[in-house]
Amino acid sequence: MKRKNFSGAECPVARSLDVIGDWWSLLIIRDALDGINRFSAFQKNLGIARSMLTARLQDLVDHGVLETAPASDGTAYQEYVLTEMGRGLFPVIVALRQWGEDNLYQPDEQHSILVETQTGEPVTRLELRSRENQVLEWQDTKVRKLSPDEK
Amino acid sequence: MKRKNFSGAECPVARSLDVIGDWWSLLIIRDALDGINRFSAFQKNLGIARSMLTARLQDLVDHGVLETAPASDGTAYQEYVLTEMGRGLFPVIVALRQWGEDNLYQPDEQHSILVETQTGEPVTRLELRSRENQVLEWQDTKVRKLSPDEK
DNA sequence: AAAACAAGTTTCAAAATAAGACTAGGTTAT
DNA sequence: ATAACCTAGTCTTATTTTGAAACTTGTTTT
Repeated sequence: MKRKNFSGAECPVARSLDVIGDWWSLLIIRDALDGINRFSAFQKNLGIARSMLTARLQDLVDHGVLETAPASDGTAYQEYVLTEMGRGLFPVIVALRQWGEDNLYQPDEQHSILVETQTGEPVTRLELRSRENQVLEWQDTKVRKLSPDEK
Repeated sequence: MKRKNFSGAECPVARSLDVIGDWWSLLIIRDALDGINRFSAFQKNLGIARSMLTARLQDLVDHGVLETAPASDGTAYQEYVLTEMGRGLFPVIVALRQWGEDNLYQPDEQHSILVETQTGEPVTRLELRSRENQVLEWQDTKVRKLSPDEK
């Protein structure tokens, strides 16, 4: 009765969740995008149990989302840094952030915001656009299953 | 030793994950966006244990992502349909899908694709753009913590 | 040299998950 | 009308995952 895994799924959403769909992975990745890269920094910032963090970091390294590197401060320790693949999760984090901002705060409640480094301005909304540059909602799209030849 | 919860977090990503961050929620939402809305349809499509599905659907209803409605086919059963808030997760699902497509398939491997309903064309890439309409990468943004007045 | 820190591992208890049997209404076929 | 089947669950049990805290080993700081 191991937890189900979706690593062989036909649906890319399922495969993604197989890699980063558990309770802590996306928060680790969020922190990594914020520049956190040491074991103890993740642990302190997240309040995660050390044993959990060890397991999650190892999973992410195994899946190619993070990689280890010698510490940049010259000490003998190591760092966990995002790979190209890991940095590709930036839109996922932004989408989660914007949904949370929109739906999970009281009108008067404060939260951190994402800003453009250059200008300090809050970032714009992440949107899917059609080839004609219109914003696409979910009704405007559909999933096409495997191409005709394969079932 | 309850699982940690992030419902009071300052970070919107954490709050979002508190609602949809467990193992099945985003797959249920993916299916709901595909038009699935009956208990047994979710169960069959996902291969999830019935007891799990019961719990997850209830959580999502409690959080306002789904709501129940009388079955649209005239039977006495009910349906689970996305609320406005739930439909707002569309970009999250698209972002996960595109990341999976980019990183989790062999070059020759097949998978479902998301297309524009109107044209049948695959959708374009979901991108965060600056106010000058340039694509923003993670290096181009930063998180600004709570505004100056509150710690 | 001693104290403190970093990055874990180990142990144990509690919670989450999976699988399948069981159930009570609702629907369909005969 | 009733038997058979479907829908949407609940219940039970076994296993896995998670969380908390103590313990460890090597590294760095004082």
